[in-house]
Amino acid sequence: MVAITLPDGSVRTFEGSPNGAEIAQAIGAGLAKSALAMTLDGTLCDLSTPITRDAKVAIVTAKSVEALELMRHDAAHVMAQAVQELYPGTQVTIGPAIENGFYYDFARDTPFTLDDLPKIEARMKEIVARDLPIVREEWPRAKAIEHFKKIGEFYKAELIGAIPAGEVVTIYRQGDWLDLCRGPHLPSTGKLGTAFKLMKVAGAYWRGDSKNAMLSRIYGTAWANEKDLAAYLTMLEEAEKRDHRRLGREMDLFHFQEEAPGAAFWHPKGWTVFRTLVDYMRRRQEAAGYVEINTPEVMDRALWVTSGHWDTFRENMFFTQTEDERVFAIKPMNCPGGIQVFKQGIKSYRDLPLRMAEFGKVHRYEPSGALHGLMRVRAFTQDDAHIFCTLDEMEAECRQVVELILDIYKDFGFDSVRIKFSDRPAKRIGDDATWDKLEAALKGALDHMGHPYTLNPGEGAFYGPKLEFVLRDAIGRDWQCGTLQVDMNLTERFDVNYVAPDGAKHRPVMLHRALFGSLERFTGILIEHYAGRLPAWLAPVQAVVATITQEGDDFAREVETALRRAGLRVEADRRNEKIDLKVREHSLKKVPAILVVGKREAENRTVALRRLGGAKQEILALDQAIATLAREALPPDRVGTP
RNA sequence: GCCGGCUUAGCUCAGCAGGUAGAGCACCUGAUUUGUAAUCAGGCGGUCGCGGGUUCAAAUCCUGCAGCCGGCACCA
Repeated sequence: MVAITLPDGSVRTFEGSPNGAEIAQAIGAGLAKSALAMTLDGTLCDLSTPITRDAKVAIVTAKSVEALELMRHDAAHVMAQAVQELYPGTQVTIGPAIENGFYYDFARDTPFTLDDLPKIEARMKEIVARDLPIVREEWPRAKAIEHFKKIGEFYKAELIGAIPAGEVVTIYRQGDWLDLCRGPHLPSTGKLGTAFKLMKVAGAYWRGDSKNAMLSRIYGTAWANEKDLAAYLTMLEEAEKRDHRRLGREMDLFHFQEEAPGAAFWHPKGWTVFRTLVDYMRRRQEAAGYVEINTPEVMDRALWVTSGHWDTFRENMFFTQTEDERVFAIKPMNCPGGIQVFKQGIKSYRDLPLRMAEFGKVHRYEPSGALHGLMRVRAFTQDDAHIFCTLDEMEAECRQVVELILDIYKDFGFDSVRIKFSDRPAKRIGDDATWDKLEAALKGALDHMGHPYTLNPGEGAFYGPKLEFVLRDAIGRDWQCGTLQVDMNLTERFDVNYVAPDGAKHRPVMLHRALFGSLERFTGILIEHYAGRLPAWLAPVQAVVATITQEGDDFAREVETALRRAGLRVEADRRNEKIDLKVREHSLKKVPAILVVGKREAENRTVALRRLGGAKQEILALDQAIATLAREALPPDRVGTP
């Protein structure tokens, strides 16, 4: 006899050891039919799990939050079964549920192609229609290994071998197909429904290690119902429309071409956005007590041998050799250059903290497969800075950096920022006492601000702990942009020092920090975040003056000039075209404001202001329109200033 | 770098049982002077990514390379 406490607090008693299906049945036939799994004292498990002691039980149905992950996991299994029915000899490996769907990695001589997907999907639907009961079995480890080896599933056998001793090996059977799995699962394949779709094929290394064999992965998406599936597919289409590569072309911002893989050609409009960002950051940094420097892009190899980059990252660096056979490296980082500036002359503790910013363009020979529009390039500009300070000053400096980063992100509408703290890795330099101090200072800065952060144990750089700043964009994607790192490697290698009050030379603490990270990438993120509709202060063209007929031309010139004098980036469209066409074209270019000027406006010295995305117009006196637009075009750090 | 796919006019794409290229938009010209997301007509425009091969004949088949796209691995 066990007492089962249900979510509403009621308690029911059962003879023997009931399972979830029986409990659901006892509550009601409807629930029994829609039951997919249960939570047993908060842990998700199969409906068929017998309950041998008093417990809290909640029946999971398609409406439950837990259901989706369960269904996606089942979808992976059903796909694996479909694949093995259609392509005998294919080995199954791992197939988990993931965000929005699932995947399964298969081992196969000929990898799957897109053309295989419709067939597999059709077979999956067949398996769902068969409504095969999904049955959990516990197998002795040796038997399981033997079985999978016998049927040629060597990856599975390896997986079983890796299950810690003492843990139960569970097998899930659906029809005559079975798979090693921890579970839990739906009671039958029919419960999966048909709201799934196979999306793409991809290569993936066994166990995520590039030294291993490459498997053939199939990705799918799965939802509780057709409506959610359709909504997801629509969302993907919308996301595609805000792809910065597409918008970059449509808005004439930049391009890439074969001769310079991973390096952007910035067009006038795109460069305007880029420059506006740099100008903004420069003002913010000056206000925060930074000085700005600039260092050479091409420097002798020797410098990079000293810095350690030659040993560690040589393969990812660009080199150039001159007539005299001297080898230079194109800088992949700004820090060695910055250090050379610091090292000019003798620095006193009175010079510290010294905050040296550099908008440095760096080149890294990234693996070809990693390149992705502006998001991952081989040539990019960092909003870099190196802060040299004493150990005592460090915490305050870190805090100032964190405050600056968060404040700056807010200006772009990124209110949700996560901070990751990475502490000492196993392989590191420096003694533990120093690590203690550096980690404590970083942590202390965060704690004093009360900003939450997550811990990334052992993920710090070998030369020091670091913070990473992850922002979330308008459609919920996370981007890691800013970093703050403590470095006790380069200061040592380059023998950086300052004279302390005691008259002796001491090693300063060196902080590396970047807020946007890569200007190129940040621009790409902003384009996608705003779906191309950049706020007025960033928009490459802030206003277009469009005429209806020639009768508006003279006044349009006057409006254009006045707007330009007010500091706005403005274009005039006096073409002999219909206003519909002009509105359409400038709207597609995401110009935030269109000022229509016709005969009426010219006579009254007004403009008809139309906002991007809006269908309404506002008739304003010219002066009023200028004042309004000029105010709206102020960078966020200038709002409220005269 | 690895796996798969793709590469035809400025853009989006069609053409592929092999017979030396086509549409829409853009662009140019002309007409139209127009009131808030495409006015009409005409015209221009392509070494079919690059190299090699098969063939009487290759955009189409085979092959090498490059770039791009989707993943994986990588990201100082």
